[in-house]
Parts: sequence; structure tokens; C-alpha cells
Amino acid sequence: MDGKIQTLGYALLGLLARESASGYDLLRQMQAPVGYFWQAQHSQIYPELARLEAAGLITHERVEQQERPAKKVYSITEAGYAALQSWVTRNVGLPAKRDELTLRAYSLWLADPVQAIALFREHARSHHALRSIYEAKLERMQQEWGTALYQINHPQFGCFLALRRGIGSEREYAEWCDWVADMLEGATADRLADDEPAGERREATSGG
Amino acid sequence: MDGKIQTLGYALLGLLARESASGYDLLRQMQAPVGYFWQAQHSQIYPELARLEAAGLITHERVEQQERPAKKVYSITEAGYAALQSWVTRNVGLPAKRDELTLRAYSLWLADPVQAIALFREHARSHHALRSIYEAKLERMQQEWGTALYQINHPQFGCFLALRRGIGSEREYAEWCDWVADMLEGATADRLADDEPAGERREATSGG
DNA sequence: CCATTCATGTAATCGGTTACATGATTCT
DNA sequence: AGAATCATGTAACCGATTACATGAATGG
Repeated sequence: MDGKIQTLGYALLGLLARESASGYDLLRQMQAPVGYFWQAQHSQIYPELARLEAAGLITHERVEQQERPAKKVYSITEAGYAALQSWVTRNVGLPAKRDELTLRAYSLWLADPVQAIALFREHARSHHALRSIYEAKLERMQQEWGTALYQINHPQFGCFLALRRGIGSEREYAEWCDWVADMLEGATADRLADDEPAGERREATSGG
Repeated sequence: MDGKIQTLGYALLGLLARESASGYDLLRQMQAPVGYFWQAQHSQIYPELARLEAAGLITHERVEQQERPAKKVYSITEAGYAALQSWVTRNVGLPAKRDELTLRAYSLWLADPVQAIALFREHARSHHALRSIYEAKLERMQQEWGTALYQINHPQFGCFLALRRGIGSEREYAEWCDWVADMLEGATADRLADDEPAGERREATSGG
């Protein structure tokens, strides 16, 4: 009665396949770099580790430390490797996308343009910033590993792929945010120039 | 103090701000077009409508039909408009990204390249297909509305922004999938070429 | 002294999916 | 007769977040 392994379990296996680690270590790694595309709190990680161990995919060893509390260091087993390998290329459907900012954009015709411009510029900045972090990380990796980054059977290849995805998606998102803000700015500038009040915004604004 | 309005509630308000509708109508609209960036089943929609009504943001009217079961047609209230408007430009943090395919890519160094290529080509196809659907929808909208699409206080402007986001993100995702598959193919070709000295060595170059 | 880091757990809650449940009407 | 669409609800479950809980050691 192991309780089926879920996505978080494979995320943890993916980390332990690179290096043995404690629950606390894994928590740190689930913030960065894995946290860029999958997140988990410690309250989810510790029970999941117990489940993975019950399923025989990992084992642990108690390690005493002089100046720190003792810790459980988990290692992946042969069965764990096998489970991870078969999961990686298993068929999976398209992820259901949930994006609150796009949902807001859908109702943006109701909003105050000035506030909307501020919101979208701010998000553009955030996504640009995240992209910069990813790019810096990739550059450091390229300096450290060079062409070894392209060796498809080495762990750093996985990091490389994920970072590329992060850079691309953040760039795309930032560009869209800026494009939205540009459109709003253009339209409000038009209105000032034209001196022509565009159509009323239904009851919500016509009521005043 | 009834249950606070959550994101789904604003999604429904965003639809009702365009047109009054029954729960069933809203369910259809939560599949497309809103389902491209926010999903919900009827089991979530009906209770949420009750909550919105209890909060005074919508009202309903029973409508009898000759050849169909009777339905409740919901309409947005003044308070609903106000709530929606204030939500649209309210500050919101970056969404926590959860992408299982990227998570798998992180462990792709362990996988069989042939299976991995198949997986990523398949996802590339799916994202290309979705992008085509969005592009066709946008074209139809452009034919129907023309430059009215750029009027920032009309409902179709919201559709336009969301479709643009869909097209961009699906293009980016598809390109990344193809780039991953290209890299894997290049690397496996390299390995074959090593056995046949006449073979051409393909360099793994960064895409995008 | 108090905040932070290291280190590990459980409990309560919540948003969302899946399953259960009912019933009318139309089309094949 | 049976499937599909229209139409509306509740209940069970599950993954994930937030809160509760403990305790040692370091640094300011």
C-alpha cells in the first residue's frame, strides 16, 4: 500500500539521482533551481520522502554532525533509478494552463488604462529580471562546463534544457506584458490627440 | 461575510460582464476561450455562482424553455462590475510555475534518447497545433472586427490580448520542444558518426 | 536576548478533480 | 432502445499551502 508516486516524488528522485541529500537539502533545491518549474514546501517533502522509502525507491542513513542537528541523508536505489527513467519519457498530456494575469487581460477592457499600464509594466520588469537570473546562471554553467553542457547523458544537460526553457518563456512573457502596456499607452495617447471620446464603457462607468 | 471571492469567481464575472448566461453556458465558455488560461468543471462553477450571488455580485432569473429544461440565467450587478474592475488592476505576484515536461527535461540525461525524441516531438506537435487554433481564431476576429480590435474599452480587446498571449507562449513552447529534440538527434547522430568515419559531425548549437 | 539557519515532523484548510446523482429532450 | 446534449446540483478525494509544533546551534 505504498500510495502511488506523484510528480513531486519524481522531482525528488531527479535530485537524488544527482546527489544524495537530506530533506532539508532537497527543500533548498526545490526553491532553486527546481523551484523555477516545480515547487514544494517541507510539509510536502518529508511525507513524500517517507512514501518513496516505503516504495523502496530511496533509502536513508542517519548522519550525526558535531555542530548541527543530526540529519537523514537519502540516497536513490536501483529501483528508484528505474522508476525515474521510465517516468521521464512516459507519455503525458498537455498541462492545464492557469495564468491569472492573462485572465485579467481578458477583462482589461473594463479597467482604468493608467492602472493597467502600471500593472503590466511591473510584470514585464519582473519577468525580465527572472530572465536575467536564468541567463546569468546559464553563463556561469557555460564557463564551468563548456561544451560538456551538450553531453546528453550528463546531469548538467538537464539543467541546461530547463534553463533554456526558463529564459525563453520569461522573455516571451515579458514581451507580451510590454506589448499590452504599449497598446494601452498608444490608445490613451490617441484619445488625447484625437480629442474624441471613445465609446462609453457600459453601466459600470456611465453611471459615474 | 460569506466565502471570499476567488479567481474563478472573477473569471465568471469577466464572462458575465460581456453577456448574461446560465451556469451551463459558462461551463461551455470555461472550455473555450477562457479555458486556454483558466479551467473549471461544472462542480466548481455552480457553487461559485451561488457564492457570487450571496455576495450580491450577480443575480439570476429563471427562464423556462419549450424544448429544453428550464435554466437560471445569471447577470452581473453594479457591485459585480465594481468588484471585477478593482480586481483587474490589483497587484498580483508572479504565478508559481508548474511544468511537468520541464521537470522531466531536468532528468532527461537518464533517459533513452530515442524515446525522449519521440516525446518532445509529440509535444512540439501539440503546441504547434494549439497555436494554429489560436491564430485561426485571431484571424476570424480580425475579419469580424477589423481595427475595432484595438479599442481598449471593448470586450473584443480582452480576447485579442489573451489570444496574443496564447499564440506567443505556444510558439515559444513548441520551439523549445523542437530544440530539445534537435539536440538529442544531433547527439545520437554524433555517436553513430563516430562508428562511421565518413559521417558528418553535427554541432549542437543553441537555438532560439 | 533574539533572529536566523539547520533539521524534522503533523494538522488544518483550501482549491480543484473525479465521481455520484437526477432528469428532460433530441437524434439515430 | 440508447446515445448525446441540455441542465443542475452534491460528495469524496487529493495535491498543495498555511499553520502548528519542537529543538539545537550560530551570529549579531
